[in-house]
Amino acid sequence: MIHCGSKGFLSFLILWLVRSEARTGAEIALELEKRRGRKPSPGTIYPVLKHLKETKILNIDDNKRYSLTKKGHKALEAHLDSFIRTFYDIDEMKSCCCRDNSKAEN
Amino acid sequence: MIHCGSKGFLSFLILWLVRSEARTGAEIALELEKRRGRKPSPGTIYPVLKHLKETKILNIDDNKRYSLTKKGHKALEAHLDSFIRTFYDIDEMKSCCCRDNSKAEN
DNA sequence: ATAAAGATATCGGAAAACCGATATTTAACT
DNA sequence: AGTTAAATATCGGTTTTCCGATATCTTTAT
Repeated sequence: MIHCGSKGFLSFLILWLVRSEARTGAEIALELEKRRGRKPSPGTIYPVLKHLKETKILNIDDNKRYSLTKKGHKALEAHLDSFIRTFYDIDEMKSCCCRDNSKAEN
Repeated sequence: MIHCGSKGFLSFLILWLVRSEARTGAEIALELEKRRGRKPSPGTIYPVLKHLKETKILNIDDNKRYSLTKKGHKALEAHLDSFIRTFYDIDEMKSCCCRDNSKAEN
């Protein structure tokens, strides 16, 4: 019943999305739909936003646009660090993507 | 109690890791530790491997080394596709990583 | 001011991910 | 062969993630 820690990929993506410009929940949901193919349900995204707000990682302004706090910047950085380290060979992933249907056993 | 669909990032990473060369569970766990900072517990990794084996995504040979089946190749490709689409601006992430401690509100 | 529509928020619950502890199997060494 | 150590596997249970349904708040238009 407790929704979303600060570790998940959804939180990470949200942090990344509001980094450059403040966005509303609806705008974030829309951008997520673009990237992942389908829009997260309200029951998914708003609890996450709430949690990030309560933990002072996100700021919400008068227009209900979320942006990073100072703590949020640090959190994003930490996430980026570990993300990049985990997927350090993502370039190889990219080039391998959309290719390769030749050899296969089994 | 049912462990790990084929959607999670752990499965995805495993598929990626055994793509180029067959690996044992221990080898996979070790590589995951390198990337993510800490080693997944046996109770985490083996059920995933089991599931991937049962669903014919992974092959296990006589030396207990896992490798991709034909179906596994397809699954990996699908994952790569959606992963790359979701993180299409990862280059920006990389360059932004490890920087920026100047301006911050709140 | 009221109605309709859209955005935001909350709730309960279901499914997934993960772990620690505990077997069991396998390998290595004497 | 017997002993130890490591790898593999299984089990139960906790936490996290996510969703659908519902409610509230805003905005816009009439």
